[in-house]
Amino acid sequence: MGVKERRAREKEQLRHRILSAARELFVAEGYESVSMRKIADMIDYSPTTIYLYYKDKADLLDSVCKETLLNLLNTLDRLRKDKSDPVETLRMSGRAYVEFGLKYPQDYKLTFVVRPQFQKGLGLEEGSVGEKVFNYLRTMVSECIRQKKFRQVDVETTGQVLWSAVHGVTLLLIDFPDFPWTEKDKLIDTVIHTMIEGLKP
Amino acid sequence: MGVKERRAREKEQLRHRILSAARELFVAEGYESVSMRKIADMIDYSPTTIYLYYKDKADLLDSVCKETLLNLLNTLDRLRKDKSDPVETLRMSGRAYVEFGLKYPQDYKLTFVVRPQFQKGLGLEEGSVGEKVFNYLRTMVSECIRQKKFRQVDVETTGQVLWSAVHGVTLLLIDFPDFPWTEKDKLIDTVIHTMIEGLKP
DNA sequence: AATTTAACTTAACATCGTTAAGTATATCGA
DNA sequence: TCGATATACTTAACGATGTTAAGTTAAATT
Repeated sequence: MGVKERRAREKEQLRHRILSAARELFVAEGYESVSMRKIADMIDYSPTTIYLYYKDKADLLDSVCKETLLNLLNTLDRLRKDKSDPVETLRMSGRAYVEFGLKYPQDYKLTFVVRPQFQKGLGLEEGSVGEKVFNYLRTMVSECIRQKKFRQVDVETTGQVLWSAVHGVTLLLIDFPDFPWTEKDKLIDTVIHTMIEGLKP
Repeated sequence: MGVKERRAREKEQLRHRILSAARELFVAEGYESVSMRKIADMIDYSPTTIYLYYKDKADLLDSVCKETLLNLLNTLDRLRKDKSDPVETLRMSGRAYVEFGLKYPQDYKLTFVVRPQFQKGLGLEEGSVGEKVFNYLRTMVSECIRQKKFRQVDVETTGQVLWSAVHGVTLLLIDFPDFPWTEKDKLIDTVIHTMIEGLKP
């Protein structure tokens, strides 16, 4: 039954081609400005073919964002190696998070701003990639507390506080590129540094 | 020349009626979902009449956001009275900022997320309402440093850091309402508290 | 009373997301 | 190998979108 498998593989390939085209256009022109027809044109299929592979435009967005979260998770995971100084790891992870957002600003906004507007679900459900990203943050905070580098704070709340800070600075830098920010790296470092100082004993 | 004045007043009234309808619909259904036809229907005019008062849909959004920034500025200004403890004033202002965003979540997103996507200008130019809001933050930080409540930090950077934190937590609470946040008030307070602790000598 | 100006509307354009119906091509049972 | 079935894709259409150009009507001015 090699035929069936080949067909399945071909279907999967087309599915992926559609997704790649969608991402490329979403990133280049923004979710709203991209039409199903543009995506279809890009891969030389009729617009309706897309609906055989994805439920609707929001479903495409969903899949694009899932990929983005996977990329973010991989980026962060690469930093987890060194366990010696959890505070330093946390600091580097915060930087990596913001830099990821600034490196792929459109992907970041699609995932953390646009998607929630169009899709009720969080993308942070149990078992989801989003949850794994937040779990990553939880374990880092726990380690900081366990090693008495932080005072005895609530892990859950602290994780959310840190997320707020990095999310905030990332979005501000993306959304207001012309604002007279102090030097970008200094701003990012200060955000993270101030938070960490505020958590020390 | 009472006639001319009356006509001018009537024009101004209609302009305001259009803006009110736009805001009501934007807030209720989101910028993207609102059509010029819907706005026109609401005030019993033809869709094209709107274009006699506003350049286009983005111009309507612009005006709505300007109003929002004015409301935010007024809300904050009411807290500035008590100068005795600048740190406490800063804390209360931070709370007020986040609560403003949560009280009018759609207005907040329109101003700080949607608008930057559609309008190149920041709404934070010199002399703008947005700049006044940020100036408010600057003076509070300055006062904290002057009274040695904060260590010798850069006013500009510190203002931006604080804005990042409150902006971040506001947007996360709005965009991911189903996320298992720790109690909302506790989260907001902890964000602000952690920042302030991190700025103390 | 004739003409200009102001306020507003009608009609149209190109484009959008999405669905229903249709068409070819390949696979399968006989 | 032939006819039936299933798969993969397309064509055509619907109602809606932002926006513009060309009217229309009524008031103000001369």
